[in-house]
Amino acid sequence: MNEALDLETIANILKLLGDKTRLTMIKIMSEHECCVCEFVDLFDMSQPAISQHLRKLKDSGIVNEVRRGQWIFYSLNPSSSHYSFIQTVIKDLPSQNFKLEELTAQGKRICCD
Amino acid sequence: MNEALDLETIANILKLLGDKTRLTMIKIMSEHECCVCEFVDLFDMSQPAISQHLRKLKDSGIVNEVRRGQWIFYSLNPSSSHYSFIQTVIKDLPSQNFKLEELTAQGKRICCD
DNA sequence: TGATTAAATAAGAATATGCTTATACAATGA
DNA sequence: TCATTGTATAAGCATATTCTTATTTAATCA
Repeated sequence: MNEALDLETIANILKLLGDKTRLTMIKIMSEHECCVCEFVDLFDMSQPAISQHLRKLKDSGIVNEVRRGQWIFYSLNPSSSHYSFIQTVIKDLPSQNFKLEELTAQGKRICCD
Repeated sequence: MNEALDLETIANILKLLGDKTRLTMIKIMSEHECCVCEFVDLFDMSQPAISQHLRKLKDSGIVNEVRRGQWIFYSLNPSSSHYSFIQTVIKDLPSQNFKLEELTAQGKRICCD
């Protein structure tokens, strides 16, 4: 019983992953949750552009958003019916942890503890 | 050493797979080689449209073409550096064998034996 | 409250994508 | 050789995609 693997549905998920910015975002989110302003710092792109990519991912159900104060944090949605498929696809992509470490080094990491 | 997994390169492969027609073609080719006129029979689409999808796949190196007489047969390229990645992605997609069986039943299957 | 910061939305422009029809090229077979 | 069949290429069009800038909405804090 694997209705999640309908060809058209999977093609649409792959189309979402088939963009360098979104694929990188997804790899990052698979390692840490991340807020919009962090993504803005990480990509050479305007805040609305980042926001629009995140909305596509959210509309498909593959990411979650959580507000904490001013910030909205995005993360991979483990309850998505495509969660394990996505994990399989991105499993061997190079870790993007170094990017968040760079942010931390620059004092740009957002932390709500 | 997995240079095949460069993020941008993988994003481009995923973009190629992120189209219902091409994803179906790839699943079919993972099960059988297939010639252009068979694809034309299988999809509700013109012969040039099919040809253009196949060219994209060929340009990326993920499929091979072999001419046999009038016909040109396409198949997944096992020597592609992305072969195993693609196998992983399409592994659990529903088999498309039934489509070629339908062609056979209609006497439309091409066979060069 | 009003100023500031974070994020979303709106509108528009440039480019990419995926089809179509028309045509060219390649192989076959009478 | 010429007609037929299979495939590729060319050109053009409609739509989708991905940005941009401008604006709005939401939360914080003095």
